[in-house]
Amino acid sequence: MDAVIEAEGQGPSTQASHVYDRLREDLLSGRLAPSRKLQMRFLTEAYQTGQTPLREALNRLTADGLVEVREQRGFYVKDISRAELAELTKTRCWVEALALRESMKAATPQWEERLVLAQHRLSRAPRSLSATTFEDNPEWERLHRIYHRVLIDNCGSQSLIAFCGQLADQLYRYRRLSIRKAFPSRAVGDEHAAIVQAVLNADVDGAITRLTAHYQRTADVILQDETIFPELKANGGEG
Amino acid sequence: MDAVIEAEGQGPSTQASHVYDRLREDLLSGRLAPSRKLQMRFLTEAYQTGQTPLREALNRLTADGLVEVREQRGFYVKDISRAELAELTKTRCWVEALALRESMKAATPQWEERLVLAQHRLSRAPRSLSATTFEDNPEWERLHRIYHRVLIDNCGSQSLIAFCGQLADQLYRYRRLSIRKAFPSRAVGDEHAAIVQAVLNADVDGAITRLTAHYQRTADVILQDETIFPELKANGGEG
DNA sequence: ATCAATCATAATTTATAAATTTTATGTTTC
DNA sequence: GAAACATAAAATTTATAAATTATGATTGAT
Repeated sequence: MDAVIEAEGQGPSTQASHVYDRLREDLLSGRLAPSRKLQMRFLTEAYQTGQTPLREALNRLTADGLVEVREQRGFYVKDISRAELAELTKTRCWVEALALRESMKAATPQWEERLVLAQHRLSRAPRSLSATTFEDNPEWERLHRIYHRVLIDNCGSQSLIAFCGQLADQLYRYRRLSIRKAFPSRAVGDEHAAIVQAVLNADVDGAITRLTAHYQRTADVILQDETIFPELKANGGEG
Repeated sequence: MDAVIEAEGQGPSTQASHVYDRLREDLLSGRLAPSRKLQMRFLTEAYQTGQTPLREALNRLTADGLVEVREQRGFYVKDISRAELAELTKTRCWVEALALRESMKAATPQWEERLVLAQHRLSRAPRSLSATTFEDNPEWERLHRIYHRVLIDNCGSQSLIAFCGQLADQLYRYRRLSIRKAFPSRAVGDEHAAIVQAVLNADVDGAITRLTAHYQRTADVILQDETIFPELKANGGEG
């Protein structure tokens, strides 16, 4: 009942699963930079493992949209672009609106309680580890992830939930890449609370509006971050 | 401009891609039966290739939802169930309704022409190779796939299109597994034409209603097929 | 003399074969 | 009859070999 996210299946006892987790973390954090080539020799030395488990992990990560594979030419960290960020955000808004609507249609007291709990825990975790400069707090990120997961959890479709998870991961990477800027100016905590309030009020349209606005605002901040997007033309961001 | 589906990327020149295609076909056709164990020794002999390309193919197929992997216990053909069929269908209706709506919002003459053409070609292909008994026509299946792809093609989200493709594949397998029954009784051609007509009339709700009814009818036929679902209780199929 | 094309070399990805580790099975013992 | 051990089967991993692509130099032409 506690591990809301980790409940995917078996405990990872193979080396492939282990290196998958490590690679995933390094991709999401940006330690492995976008469009970087992932050479086998480098990977085997850096992660101290053989080619087979690495290949397995890289293939799974390709399915997750974090790695790109070119035939006979090796693996690459998926590149980023304003256009992709915009498209992913648009898609997430569409799909999570759908999932949230269905979750609310099927609402139960148990689900509402899980949601209230997830939001409460998130609100108690500090956004940044440091008070002066922004320093990413892994625990906040974990609770944030769970919160958004619970929101759509009740929709009744495992495949839809999984798809939302993929989109969340891909967008999370953008957020991490852009996170140095101190944007705790936004009161994201209030936004999370307002969404839950709308859900509890059975206000479907209100909940969806707040949720999609939440995602759109996050994307807008990142889209303006000139440090992660090299080319800076004065267009709307649609490539 | 011709290959609407195949436009995924590079030509498959590796053995891994080749065996992926062959495995995929055998999974979709049912030659590899649901829940069957996929032993390495059997696979290497049957497909005349090594373990590395096979592992790579199996991992990709796992992401496609056609294969299941259990840690330290090998690969299995994904099992089928009434519950999963119902859930996949439900999800496909939701997501394709969304994609169709957005496609129609962004409609262009070029897209409408592609749609008309796809429907026309489909209407000209014979549903069955034999006139008396039902015999699956691969060309019809190919054109059918393209038709449904074009319908949602214009939504402006690659990831959403890819997700729809995954759902389509998984449901296609159910259809193939159940296809022996002669159900050309249904006038699916008329259904396809009616959807296109609604699209051309800019009748969003009408198009969506027809499309989802189309999918639901297909699922209902398969759900009643006792030959592929062993347990037959007199419940609705949820569980 | 400069540029393009071709050939040879080096680096890297992909595939095969062998070894290791883990799980499943059947027998024996308590 | 249940638990523990030994054996067998199978998945996972490492190590080695083959095929492909990238790189750089040399040759020929403009």
